[in-house]
Amino acid sequence: MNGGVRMTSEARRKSILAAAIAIFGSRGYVGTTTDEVARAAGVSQTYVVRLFGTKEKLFLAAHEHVVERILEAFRDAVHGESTRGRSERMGTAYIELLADRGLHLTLHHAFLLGGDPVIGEAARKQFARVWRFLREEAELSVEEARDFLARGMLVNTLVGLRLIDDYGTDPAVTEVFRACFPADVRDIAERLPRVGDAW
Amino acid sequence: MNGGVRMTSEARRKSILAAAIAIFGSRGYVGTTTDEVARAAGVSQTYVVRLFGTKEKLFLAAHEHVVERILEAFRDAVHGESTRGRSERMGTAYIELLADRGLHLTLHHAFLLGGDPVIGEAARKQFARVWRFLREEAELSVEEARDFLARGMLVNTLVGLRLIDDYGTDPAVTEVFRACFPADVRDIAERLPRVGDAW
DNA sequence: ATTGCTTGTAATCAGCTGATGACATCACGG
DNA sequence: CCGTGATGTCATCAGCTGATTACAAGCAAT
Repeated sequence: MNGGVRMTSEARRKSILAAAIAIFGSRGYVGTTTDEVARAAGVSQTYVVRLFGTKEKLFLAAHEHVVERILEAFRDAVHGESTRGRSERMGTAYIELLADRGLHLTLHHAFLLGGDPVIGEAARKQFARVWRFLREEAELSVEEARDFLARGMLVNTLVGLRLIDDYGTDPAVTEVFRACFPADVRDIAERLPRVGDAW
Repeated sequence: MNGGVRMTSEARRKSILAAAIAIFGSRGYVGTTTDEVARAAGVSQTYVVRLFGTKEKLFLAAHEHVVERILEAFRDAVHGESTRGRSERMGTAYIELLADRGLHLTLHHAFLLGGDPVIGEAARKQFARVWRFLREEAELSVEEARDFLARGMLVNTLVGLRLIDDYGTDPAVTEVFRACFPADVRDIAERLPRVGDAW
């Protein structure tokens, strides 16, 4: 180790996972190198591979962690409240999760990996799990669940495009942005990853 | 050349572009090799690079082609008709475009490349162009345009996930699928790319 | 302090991939 | 029939990347 501290492998796994989510979200599965994740986490490339086995397993772990975190936030949002307004509260919770760098985009990258025999299988399972949550736990109707998901996918798209860069400059972009983000969380949204960001 | 025919470079460009869209859609920008595109188009890897300059320029050409085609389909869908029902007609047109292998997913991959200095810039420009089309030419309200786009992103997600594989098996997946695809185009949707597909 | 387990790195490598440059083949006008 | 431009391939290569192996260093208990 260099200047780093010695950790339990469990703590190290967590810190590597956080780095992996940030970078997978930015560069995608194929575009991410285990070395970049390692440097972001302050360990050697070989150690990342050792702790997680393969890059594929690292991605699967990151992906699962992301879904857990999102469902957890959704649960908090609908907890104990009346049925009305659940979509809106979950929507706000979803936007607030943007503070977790790479969360939404790691998920979204997984959505495009359906053709991968291993990751695709996992991604479909997790997607179905989210749908069941919306229908059963959040008690949304089919149409509500569909529209909620759709809105989420659009948010992911805007984030992935780094469209915030043109917010305030291009009128069309400003309009989309205002239409997709509730006014009370716009300040959070404005602290989104930008083009010039390291990741 | 091997068993292939000699073409004008213009015709060759078109056939390479079609192959590129199919494969970029399946594997993404980073995950696609120029060699795979070349073999799908029946030419050598070096010729693909020669005709388009770089892999990046090939992707940009594919991406632009995709957007042109989609806007063209949207234009046909709204052409001369009353304002009412335009979203639905464009939605149907969008689903029918699924017959063009890789079209939607090449677009969607570009949405996740916002961090790329070259491709991201182009992707944002094209996205803004689509939004302006929806607002100005298709004359949708801000909310209609947003909801239309959102639905499109959800469709892209289902396609990218190859979720059709679980249609009819997993009740949750069957439900999502029915909620997102109009009944009259479901047969088209059911001929979507599957997990086992070559691309 | 010696043993043994955990945390971690350095060295290395085989395979892949985009790109370059030299060369081959075809069509066609004069 | 010959020259010239266009269409295309083959050989090659440098750079990157995930993974393996060997090795080092710290901690804990006997």
